[in-house]
Amino acid sequence: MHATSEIAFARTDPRVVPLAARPFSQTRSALPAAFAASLSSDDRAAIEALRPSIRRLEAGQTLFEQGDLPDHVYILAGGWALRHRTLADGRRQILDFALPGALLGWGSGAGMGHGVEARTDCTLCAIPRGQFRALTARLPSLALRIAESFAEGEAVAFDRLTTVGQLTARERVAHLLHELAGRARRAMGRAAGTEGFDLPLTQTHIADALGLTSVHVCRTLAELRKDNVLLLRAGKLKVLDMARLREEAGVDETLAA
Amino acid sequence: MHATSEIAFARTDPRVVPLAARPFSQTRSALPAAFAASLSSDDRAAIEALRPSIRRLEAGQTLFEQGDLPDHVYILAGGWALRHRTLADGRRQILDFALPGALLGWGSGAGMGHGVEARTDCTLCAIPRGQFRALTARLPSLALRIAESFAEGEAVAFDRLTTVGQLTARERVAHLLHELAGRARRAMGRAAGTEGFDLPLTQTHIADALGLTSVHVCRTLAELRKDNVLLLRAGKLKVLDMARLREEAGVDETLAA
DNA sequence: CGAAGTTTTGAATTGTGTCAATCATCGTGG
DNA sequence: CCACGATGATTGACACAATTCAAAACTTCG
Repeated sequence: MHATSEIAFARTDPRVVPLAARPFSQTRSALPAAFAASLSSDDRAAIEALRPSIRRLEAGQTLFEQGDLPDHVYILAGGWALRHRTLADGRRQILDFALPGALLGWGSGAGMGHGVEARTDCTLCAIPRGQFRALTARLPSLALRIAESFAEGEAVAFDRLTTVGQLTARERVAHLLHELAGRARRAMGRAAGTEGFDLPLTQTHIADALGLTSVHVCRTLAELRKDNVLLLRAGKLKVLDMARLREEAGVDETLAA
Repeated sequence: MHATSEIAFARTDPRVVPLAARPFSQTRSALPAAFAASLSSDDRAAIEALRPSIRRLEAGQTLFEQGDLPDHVYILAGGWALRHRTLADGRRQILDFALPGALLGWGSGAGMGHGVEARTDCTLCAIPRGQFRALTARLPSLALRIAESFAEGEAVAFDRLTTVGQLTARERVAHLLHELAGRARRAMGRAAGTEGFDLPLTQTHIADALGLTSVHVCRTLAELRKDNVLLLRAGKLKVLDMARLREEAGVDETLAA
């Protein structure tokens, strides 16, 4: 695992680097566009006044463990992270794949119920927890934005719960890949039609997200490949038949995002 | 299904009844204590100024369907409701059991991704959606309260996702009943130790919440009964061995609420 | 008492997990 | 440049947990 070109210069032990250490005029906003876009300029300014720092993680590193209460709240700026929960005996459930714009570590009182791990190299905007929470108590639109963020998170969680609880292995895999394809397409904003796109996940990750075994995910992917629905090799996903995929995934038209 | 004694007088077709129709001085707060307790008095007053109405549902009735965008936001005051999502072919996932204090129907733009059905007779506080949302945009502490509510909901959803994704049938049943026992005990505030308590769910409900078949839930309950862990008959749950139940449920000590 | 819904039990089936071996890929160091 | 080790993907044989189908017993309520 080594740094991608994007942030390859962050070779030193990744630590919280005070943004304000750089001349202010040169400082790009520390707030990820994906999150900031939905904020009022007042809110944005207020957050930046807290002097958020930038933190970088290499693929595989941990942002925080389940049970921790990190002293920062994070907004994912670049890269893929995953939220997961591990049981005492090692079984693991991947709860969510966090894409840029995700708010991480916003627990209320006690420790976080889940851990967060970087799947690719990641860039995060780190805001001191106490100050951030104090800010949300003053700025209604910011608090509302947080509420929206959680509402969205709940919807995603409900979606995956339905997937894991009711669908067959084949449907689950189709559903997840359909969702990720959609998210990636939206995130890139480009027509990634024929080329496929990067999916920085092993089959074990897919399995842990869907409540299956990696062996069975492999078999299922082989089927979908044989049936000309999609190709997934070497971290690249290529959807051959989107209509078929949507159908296999059992995506309810009325609920399609 | 008939009304329980608690609200048996609500026999007429349950409709939205303007609270303000009653003399104001006699009006108990329309806001359920379970929700209002965590609000500032300003927020409470502001909500009550919106003249929330009270709505009653009989057991089995629907508050709103998945896909709807109801024109009210609801706070559950009394009774058990359940949030569920149904697939085109009839498979159904119960997403959450809503207890008093739950916020229902707070979708942002589009329709709700799930439906809500009363499991027992229910009393709800209905607040006009538009006005309520406008209010949250003005009152940060209210917006924060909503965010907390969703954060909590996300935690519950993650918990159940882990349950459904990783646990065996026996563990799942144990986990759910352990959770419901805990919630009920907290809600009642009483020492419901030896008596057991009402669990207004059929085995089919349990199955739909856990991604199992009602037949298999039945077999699993029979096992747990034979092993003297618990008794569940005629809508009453009695935990015989709480330590054992917790153990079977695989509840992580470090995460126990 | 009869009807409808729920629980219970049995037998056969099947989807998914487990175990294990082989193959593929890739970065590392000799 | 190639052998090596590590990690992930693939495949086969077998085991088992959970589903399906079916029928009967039990509850509740009109």
